[in-house]
Amino acid sequence: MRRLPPLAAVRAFEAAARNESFTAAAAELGLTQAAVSYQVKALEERLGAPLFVRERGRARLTPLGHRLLPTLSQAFDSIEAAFTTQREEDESLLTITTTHTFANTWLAWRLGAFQMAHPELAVRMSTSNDIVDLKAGDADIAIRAGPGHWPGLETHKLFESQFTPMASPECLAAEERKLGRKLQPSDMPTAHIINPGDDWWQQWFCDNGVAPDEKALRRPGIRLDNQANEGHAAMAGQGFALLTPFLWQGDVAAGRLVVPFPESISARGWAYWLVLPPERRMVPKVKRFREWLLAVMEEARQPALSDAAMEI
Amino acid sequence: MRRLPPLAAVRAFEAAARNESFTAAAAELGLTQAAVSYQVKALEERLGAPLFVRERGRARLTPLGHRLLPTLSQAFDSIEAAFTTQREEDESLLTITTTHTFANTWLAWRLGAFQMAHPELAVRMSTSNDIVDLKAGDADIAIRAGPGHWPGLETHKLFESQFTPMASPECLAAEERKLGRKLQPSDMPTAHIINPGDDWWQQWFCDNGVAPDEKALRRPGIRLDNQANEGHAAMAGQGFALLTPFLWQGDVAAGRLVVPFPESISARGWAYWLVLPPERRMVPKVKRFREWLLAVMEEARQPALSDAAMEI
DNA sequence: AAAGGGCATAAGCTGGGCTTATGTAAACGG
DNA sequence: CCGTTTACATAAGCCCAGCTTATGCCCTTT
Repeated sequence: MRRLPPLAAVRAFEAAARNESFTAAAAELGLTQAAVSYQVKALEERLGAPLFVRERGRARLTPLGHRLLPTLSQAFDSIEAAFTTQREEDESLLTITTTHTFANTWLAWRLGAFQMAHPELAVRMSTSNDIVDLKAGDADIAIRAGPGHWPGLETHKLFESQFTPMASPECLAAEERKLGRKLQPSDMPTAHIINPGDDWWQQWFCDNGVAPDEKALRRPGIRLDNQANEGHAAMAGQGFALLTPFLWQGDVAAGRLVVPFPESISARGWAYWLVLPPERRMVPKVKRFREWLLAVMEEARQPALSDAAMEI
Repeated sequence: MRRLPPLAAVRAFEAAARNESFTAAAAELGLTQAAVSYQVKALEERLGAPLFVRERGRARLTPLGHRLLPTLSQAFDSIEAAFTTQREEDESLLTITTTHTFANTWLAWRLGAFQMAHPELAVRMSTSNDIVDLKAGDADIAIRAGPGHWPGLETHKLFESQFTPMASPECLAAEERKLGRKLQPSDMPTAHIINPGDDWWQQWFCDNGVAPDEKALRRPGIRLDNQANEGHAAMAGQGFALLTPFLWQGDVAAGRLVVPFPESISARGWAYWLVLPPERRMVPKVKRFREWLLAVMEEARQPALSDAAMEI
């Protein structure tokens, strides 16, 4: 339980003592000379002892005032330093939390460009799936997949979370060689699927009028925890994975992945979102990243999601 | 030029953070929970970053809040410590500034009794003649001789600054042996006076209808700077000195000094005064000393200044 | 003398910081 | 499962601490 004098008075005294002038202190504090005089007097009355000797039109410290000054100055210095440090750190470090998938397949590849455009900003990206850390101040900005409503948070839709089977060209070729013809959606239940237990396969079958092979769906397969890993497995020829076209357009363009059914893209109703605390939306670093990401998205979305692009 | 957040908000935050509870902080600060909530929110808005995560009916610190807390706590601790130290020192140390004379002849002999009565108080007596040090807080109380008006200071008259010739019994006897009769005031101009240059001798001569011997007054003699020294010189048999009866009553009673003309006491219009800054009059240590001194004075004055006492 | 700079003081205003009252959500206890 | 308790948020409104403005006085400077 603390017993402190009114801090406004202490502050006025400290400034006055440091400047050895009420007028100068007032200027420093953005007050009038009368205000400083008032506060100093109040503090002296509270202490029951004089802090200044008023003489010859100047105010000089009493021994008591002299003893108090250094401690108080230091205290205010450290308070100031604490907040300054915080502000500087906060201004110069942008922390983004995103899903493993988005980080791997998309953001990591372009964050460099943002960093180039804003060399004064240190950018830290961390991957996790907890949105609470935004409210807790662990990150400035989050990118998350979901239905899109987080209470008390501002969201911007980045792209629909669509999905369609993909595989490496070799894998597709092998499958078609086995069939002796071009692969059809209806062949998928018996094709080599990396993670057949994934619920989304069921939805994709349903969306595309394919009767799922119950037995096939209960095959063991591999759970890879996230789409990024499944995508990489697919590129490595491990089989088919349900992937989001937007995230893999680079790999598709480079021929590392193929999309056998560009017409058969399911949407899970989810999307990827940029999520941020609304009260921080105008903080410079947040504003810059938000604007940059939405611009890049806008630019990327047009060609990428068109059928033309998918059919490369 | 400092840039600090409002200190009331910082204080509220610090208390809330330390207690990990707004309600407890409010109790500590003597405010309502709403006030703390308001201030913390204001600080968070100012910083543009959350300091607490509100969850499950509790408030937990964010990492940022956690980083700020120790610095701020320390700062407030040291502010508190500065004022506490000052208060404790101030409460336990009574500083009295007095004249050399009064210190020597009177106060030093009785300060022990005051100290006995107030063992918790350390008493420091310093002798100097500057009254300014009271305003500068160098001393709590002053005892001074003078006409009695110090602007802005409270004064209590202790005793009139009367004076009359005194000498050692031997000295008086020698003088009377030389004369062959009892000493008369009119004999003084040619008697052995320690400091004949002292203006007060002139006044005493005048008050007692004695024609001063111009030549005698221009005798060299010894300037001893203060009455204490003159009194001691007189006791040592160096000659006659003009002394204040009140201050030497002990020595008169003990036979170390004699007062040849108890009826011929001059008053210089001055007095000895207890002087103190009115704003500190009720500070315990000041009040105690003031009351003690005035009581002792009252007690001492009655018998001491009566003619009976003087004629011992 | 006159001008200027510094602090004190009085009077009066104003909005920051408080209180009171109420809402909400979670934890608790029976 | 429901009433009770506890904790924080929020709204509305009040009040006085802390400010400003205006003035005076004193000392120094020119």
